[in-house]
Amino acid sequence: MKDIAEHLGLSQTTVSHVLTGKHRKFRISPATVERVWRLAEKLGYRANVMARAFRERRSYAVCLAVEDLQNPFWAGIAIGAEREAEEHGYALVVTDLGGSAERLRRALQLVRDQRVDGLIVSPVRGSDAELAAAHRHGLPLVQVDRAVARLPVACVRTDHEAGSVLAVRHLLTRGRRDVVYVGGPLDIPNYRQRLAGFRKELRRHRLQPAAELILDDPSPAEAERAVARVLRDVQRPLALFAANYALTVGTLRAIRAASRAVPDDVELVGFDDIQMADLLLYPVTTVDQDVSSIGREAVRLLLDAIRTGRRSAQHVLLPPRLIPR
Amino acid sequence: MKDIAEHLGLSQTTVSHVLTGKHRKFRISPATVERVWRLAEKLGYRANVMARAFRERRSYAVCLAVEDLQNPFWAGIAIGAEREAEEHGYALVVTDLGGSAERLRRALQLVRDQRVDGLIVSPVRGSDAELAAAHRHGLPLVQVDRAVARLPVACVRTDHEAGSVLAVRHLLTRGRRDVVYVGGPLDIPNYRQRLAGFRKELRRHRLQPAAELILDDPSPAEAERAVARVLRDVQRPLALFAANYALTVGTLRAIRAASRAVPDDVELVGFDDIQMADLLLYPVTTVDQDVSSIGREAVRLLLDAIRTGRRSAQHVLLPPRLIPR
DNA sequence: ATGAAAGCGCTAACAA
DNA sequence: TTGTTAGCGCTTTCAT
Repeated sequence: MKDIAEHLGLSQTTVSHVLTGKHRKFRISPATVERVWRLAEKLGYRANVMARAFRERRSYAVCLAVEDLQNPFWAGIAIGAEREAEEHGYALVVTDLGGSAERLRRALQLVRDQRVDGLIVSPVRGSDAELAAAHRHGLPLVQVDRAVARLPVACVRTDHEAGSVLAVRHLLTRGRRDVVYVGGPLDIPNYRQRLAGFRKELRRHRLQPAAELILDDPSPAEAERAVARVLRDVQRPLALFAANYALTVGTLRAIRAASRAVPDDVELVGFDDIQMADLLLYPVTTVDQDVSSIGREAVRLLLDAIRTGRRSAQHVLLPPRLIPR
Repeated sequence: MKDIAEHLGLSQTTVSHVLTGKHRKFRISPATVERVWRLAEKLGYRANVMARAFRERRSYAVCLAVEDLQNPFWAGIAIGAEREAEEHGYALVVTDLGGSAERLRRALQLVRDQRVDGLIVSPVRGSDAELAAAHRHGLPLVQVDRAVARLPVACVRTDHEAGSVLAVRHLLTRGRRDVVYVGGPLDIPNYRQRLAGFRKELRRHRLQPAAELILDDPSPAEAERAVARVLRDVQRPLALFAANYALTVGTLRAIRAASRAVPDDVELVGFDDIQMADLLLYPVTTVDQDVSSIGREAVRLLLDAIRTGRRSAQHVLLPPRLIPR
């Protein structure tokens, strides 16, 4: 900027005004604007991001803290978020929480250190208080996939309830009447909503669930044990609805261990899509989430919050999609 | 720092010396050091990362540019890299290249804009010249998984050749004698090395390959077509070795389409591990890479290059591991 | 419509 | 062993 100013016999201030697009506000003459632009172009001027960040106290970076990057669901969100951030000139710092509140604390540290201007996060267990505190301190925050209860912070996620409805409707269409729900603990809103959709759609058809497996620990191992028990006790044909990826895996293992025939004897729908599903032992219909859009929309909301200073508590629900198999 | 200095009747410089750990170098008295530390602690002093970055012309962030974040291989590398970076006080900016040289150019822009101090990258096709140029300009660079030929830049990857040897040896142990190689184009060193290991181990046993499928486009679809042809032409029992994840998927599809019996009739080993492999239609033995270590080691090398200014061209080869199934 | 000047928080060359 | 001073590149307030 100094160079350009000297070459043009202008002040650095004026150059700054032009180069940051504030020439309207400062009523810089079109001729000057043009001259500055030309020379900047010719000299290959690039703003020093660090200097600007330092001065403005903004880093032009945001952080995405996901639960588990190895899960294609989260990886997809990261990809969408990165694309969107890049298009707005923001860098995306990705953090893998691995379910640990301690690692979330570190992510919040990033913000306090001004390394990032805002945070997109999927609340892990035991992080509610911290997130609430961060929000009170004015940190621009957007939640994805999950939302902390009674926290007025924006959230972008799939319409879980609608997903369950899709799943159940699919099973009913195939003539199933005995449907089992396999889900996680109800203190997690996600699972509450998925269960609600499940119940709602069954009730609409005046049916009772064959069973509702509410697992404290929504891991493949737990799902396998619980489903195995049901398959042992109930010998008539069954339909199963597993409320997420891990539970679907466990359910599949239980089905295999019980040597039940799919889809004639038991049939399965799982939340979250599965890569190479066609190569699986059994056909699994899935409720696919639009992961990329979740990421993009979260970034959009966050940047909006950063720029306007407004703290929207809007919840954006994206529709799921059934992939029958 | 100013506050601390005033409270203690010291100069800001001295405080800086202490707080940045340079008190030995400047022979600050232990008493002073102690006083500064105490007060900093009490005041909850945290260095302004932006100010430091601005002044030192370093961002204390590095960028990891991966081929495809949805692939568990790359996601695993990202996780390892992030952990290691964090432990050194560095932030990790993750970029998904999606195989596009254009997006790599953007990543290089990040460096030129000083938003990151260095780059870990898996070279995509058509990016060789750009990476070479970046390296000439002195950009701290580390390659992962792949290396640009004749570019004196460090690289961290699995010992592909050793992986192939493991795979072939496994198949031979199972009594197979007719082994087919399914791999990608030989202008990519990865595939050259995997093929080399394959040939080497066969030769050691004085065997000829049953076939070598060298695909220009290493996609599942191409692999499926090529393998289908072989399965049609060769009716005797076969062993297949697929040189990466995508090729393994295609090969599996071909096997299914041909209705060959696994493992009695045909048997498969694939490079790169597969999640939920136990739930696949067929058992697939895999050559697993230590992805997390690749990420960690890459960051270590990069930070070393950044700190020392040395540009090592060291290639770190990590041993693969066979997961028999 | 343009410019002067101050200052963001920190580091480092140099002085004492 | 500690302090003085300058300056990194930019934005912004206030003059003109």
